[in-house]
Amino acid sequence: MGEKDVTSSKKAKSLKTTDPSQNPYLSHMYDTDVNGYGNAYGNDNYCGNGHSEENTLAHFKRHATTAEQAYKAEDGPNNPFTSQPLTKKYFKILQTRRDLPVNKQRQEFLDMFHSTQILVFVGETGSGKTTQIPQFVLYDDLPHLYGKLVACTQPRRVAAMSVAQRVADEMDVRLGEEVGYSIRFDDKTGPKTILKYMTDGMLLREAMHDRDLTRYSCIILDEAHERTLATDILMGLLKEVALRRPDLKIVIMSATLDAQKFQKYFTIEKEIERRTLRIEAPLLAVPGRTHPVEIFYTQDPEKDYVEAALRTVLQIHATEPEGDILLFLTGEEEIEDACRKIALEADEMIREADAGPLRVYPLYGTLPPAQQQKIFDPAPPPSRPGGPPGRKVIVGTNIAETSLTIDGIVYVVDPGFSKQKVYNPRIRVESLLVSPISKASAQQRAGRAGRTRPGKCFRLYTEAAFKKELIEQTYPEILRSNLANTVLELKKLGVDDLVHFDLMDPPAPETLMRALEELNYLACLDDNGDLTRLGQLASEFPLDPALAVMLISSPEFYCSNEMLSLTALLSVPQIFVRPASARKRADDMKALFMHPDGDHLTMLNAYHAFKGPQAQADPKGFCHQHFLSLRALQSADNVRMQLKRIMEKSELELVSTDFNDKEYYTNIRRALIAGFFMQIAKKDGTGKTYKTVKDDQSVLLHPSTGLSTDSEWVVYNEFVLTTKNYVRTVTSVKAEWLLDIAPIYYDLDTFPKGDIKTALQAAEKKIQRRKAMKGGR
DNA sequence: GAGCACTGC
Repeated sequence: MGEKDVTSSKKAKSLKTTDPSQNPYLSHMYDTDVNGYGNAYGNDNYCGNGHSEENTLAHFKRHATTAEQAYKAEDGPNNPFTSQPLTKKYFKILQTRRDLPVNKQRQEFLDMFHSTQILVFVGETGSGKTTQIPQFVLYDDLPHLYGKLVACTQPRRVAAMSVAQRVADEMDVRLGEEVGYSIRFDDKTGPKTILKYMTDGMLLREAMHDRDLTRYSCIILDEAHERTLATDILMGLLKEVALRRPDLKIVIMSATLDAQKFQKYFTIEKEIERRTLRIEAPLLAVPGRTHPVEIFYTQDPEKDYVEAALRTVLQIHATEPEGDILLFLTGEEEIEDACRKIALEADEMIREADAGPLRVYPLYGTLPPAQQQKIFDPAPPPSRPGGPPGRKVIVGTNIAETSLTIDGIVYVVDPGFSKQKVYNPRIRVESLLVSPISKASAQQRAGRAGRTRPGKCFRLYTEAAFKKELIEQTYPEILRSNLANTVLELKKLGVDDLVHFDLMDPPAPETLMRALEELNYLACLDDNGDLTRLGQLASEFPLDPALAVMLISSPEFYCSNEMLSLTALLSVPQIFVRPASARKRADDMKALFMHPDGDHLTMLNAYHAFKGPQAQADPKGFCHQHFLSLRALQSADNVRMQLKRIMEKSELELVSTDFNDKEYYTNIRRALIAGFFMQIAKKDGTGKTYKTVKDDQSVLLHPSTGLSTDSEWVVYNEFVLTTKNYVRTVTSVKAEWLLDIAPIYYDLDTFPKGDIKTALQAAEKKIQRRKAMKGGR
């Protein structure tokens, strides 16, 4: 097969640059001298019989192999999965792999894997579990001989990509062939793929179309302790699939001491045909490889944690030996502020106390990638030979706790707080709240100090507070979210009886009731709680139910093309940027796109300008000039493409009203109501305040709005709870439209008495009068 | 006249 065949693949995708070796955040994971592999993704003439008799795995007995056999096969000379001669690079990596802590327990792992269907595996940081366990499984499960795959899930995309690349290197294959990955917008797998790293959300999507996950012979859920929504649902699902598919092997990998909880959860006992079926889930633990971290507590509680944090950082700089510092704070503003203060104080220390140079870097999710990358710059050297050490301080959010790993951190300062999502089912609002972290989180933070050598962690709370006040684990996401989307997914997965669906931590009944109610109003579920045709369609879209319903209904309003754009814009980060240093100029630029009837329309105008020929000639320049986020707009483009494909597949019409038609914007405003009729607020009469229709909450229009405050009724995209109650991204609508488009929700016979009902009744009369006039003509 | 912790489809 010629080189040309390999590179001229039809499947090569160009949506995004996804070569993980190009990812600056992962550069520390790659040996610079081992870059001999391109990422050309090949779809060659493989016909399913490439693994022939001479294959060293030929005599392996499935689910009865030994570690010794696997070692032999791994030792070459040929690659047991491709029959190709193994390269030098492979053997070099093999040496380091054999040194990993998991490797010592390979036989033990296999024994356990053979003896059971579900296995709980606990491996601490540095044990090598994410890269090695899936390979241990491959050599025993031999999925290529059965036309199956092994899947390994990750909570984050970058992890799925980078680990897949690493394992492809370890196995001496091209990424996308035997080893691949699958994440939203990027599928690097092919017909030869036997090991697939993927995001947990991606596997959940697949399950919606293949409830028994028949493509897989083994599913490995990695980082299960993070308890993402997708992981929790998958675990519940896998418990059921395990009973339907005795041939499916399941490995749950976790990093915490909470392993017994997983073990207990996966011990299944079920009566089938008067026989008791019992699946035990044995537990295997492997030590990690990290350096010790000494923990320090404060003597007394700190009143002002930011002030205490700054003091601690400066004290470390003044008194501790060489090594970088990581400080955890809660959000952008707090971090930027702290960075300024640290830099100022450090300058003074350098001038007056002969301290070493100190460089300060902020780190949070919304920071542009180029600036995020700076945290990997080396610390400054001492200002004179033999002088006090220079160092860097990184002031970051929780992103530094799991998502990004920075080597060289020796000192961690942990004030013990983070912003967490909380959901209040009573007022049906999700909000962000600064809250104390959990013990597990505190341990994870401390661990960041011991990656390269022994370190120190300064906790800005007392030891007693740590022991008594911090909860063990952060509450899993499923207990902190609006579950409308989750319930829709579960229904699509065939879970009819939600109350008895076995989740590891069942949410409050009220949260479930709220979700069912919301889906019922959206006509996604009927009165029996069964999925409707609309619900079926909505579940196909990777969107919140209200957005999905809005999009599906949009052809009826002759504006599905526009709603496609708007839906995409509403599911990416804010497209308007407003740097603190140029607020006025940013506002002036936004004014160019402003539509007086609403922020949704303003967003759409900006998007259309971005898609225009002038902007497309130089998107970067256009965005910079107009204070728009190129990243957000490009991401909206990606989302739009994906949604458009689903629209086409579902045979939903793509239509527009002529731009010069006077109904162009009216149609869009009406279409908003089809999904967001539960998010309407009415002016309170007295002045600036509005009242929500849903639960009579007093709210203000968010100051970022371009809408004049004289609109009687508005539809809002979100409710933000900060110093005040705000509704954000608002567009003016009419009461008549509400009655017309959402007659069940706005049924005047059952609508609760009050100002809103009176106003709706007036609108109803107006409609009747108009009808009568038309009828009389 | 305010503020987006972090993921994911």
